[in-house]
Amino acid sequence: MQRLTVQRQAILDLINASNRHWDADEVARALVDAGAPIGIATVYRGLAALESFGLIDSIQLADKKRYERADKAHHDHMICTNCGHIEEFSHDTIETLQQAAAAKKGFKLTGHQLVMFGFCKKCTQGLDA
Amino acid sequence: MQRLTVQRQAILDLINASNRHWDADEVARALVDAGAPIGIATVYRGLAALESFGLIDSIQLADKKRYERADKAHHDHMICTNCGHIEEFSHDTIETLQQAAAAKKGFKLTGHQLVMFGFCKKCTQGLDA
DNA sequence: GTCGTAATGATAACCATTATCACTATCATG
DNA sequence: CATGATAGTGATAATGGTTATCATTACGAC
Ligand SMILES: [Mn+2]
Ligand SMILES: [Mn+2]
Ligand SMILES: [Zn+2]
Ligand SMILES: [Zn+2]
Repeated sequence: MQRLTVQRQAILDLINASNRHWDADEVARALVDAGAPIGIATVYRGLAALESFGLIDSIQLADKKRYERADKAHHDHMICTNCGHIEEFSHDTIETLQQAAAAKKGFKLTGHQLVMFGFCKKCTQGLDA
Repeated sequence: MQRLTVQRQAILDLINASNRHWDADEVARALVDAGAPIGIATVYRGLAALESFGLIDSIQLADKKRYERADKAHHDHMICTNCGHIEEFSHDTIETLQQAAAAKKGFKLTGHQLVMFGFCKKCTQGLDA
């Protein structure tokens, strides 16, 4: 990425201004709504470029990739399979034990992704009622 | 799944006879090679049906879903980003801590997927050489 | 055997993502 | 300025894994 164009700046600002996990289409629609229309291909390229520079983070879900602010500490995600809510969490010991597990297999870790599925607090209450 | 048809039995036998993590296309090709041609749509449906009955397991990777035998204890995966090798591991403490992390957020866990990325033993040696 | 229905398989459709390509914006240099 | 050189844009085609459609076939119950 040689140029942080207005389009890419708009993507970055949008993501930095929220705690959401955005997919490409949501980003495009939000920018259109904000009066800054942008081509969907540009969104995809912009997201990839911004991520490669560490300006945003992403999680690869089953169907699509979602992007979020990079100025948060590393964390993993719990996803409610009922309402789609994404809860963040971090657990230092889990991280450490992952390193240990990798070392045991002679694996040189470069990254990981832990996704937990289930029912969020709100949906669990709904099911009980 | 009301019927364990010959096609589905063939898929199940194929997967149970190996330790590989198969994608749909690999299954179809293997069965064709084994003299038991099968439609690709039937493979997809068969895999989904077998999984829903707990006869096989799956992991959802970024690009595609891969299936494996279900008669192994629960485990997670390390994937070599250089050669594609998939290493399996399990860590009881990590599992326990995941439960704890979920409980802390009021989340009722139904499943999880931990994928670690990096370089396998073999590829790490190759890089050093 | 007949009927109801699950499963098959060829193929179309779907959908997120990537590639293509003509065009535009930006920057360095003469 | 003018001129390139080239990174980026955006409309759109293409890709690839997966799912839907639908006519046909295989099973099982009666
Ligand atoms: Mn997050
Ligand atoms: Mn496995
Ligand atoms: Zn929920
Ligand atoms: Zn490797």
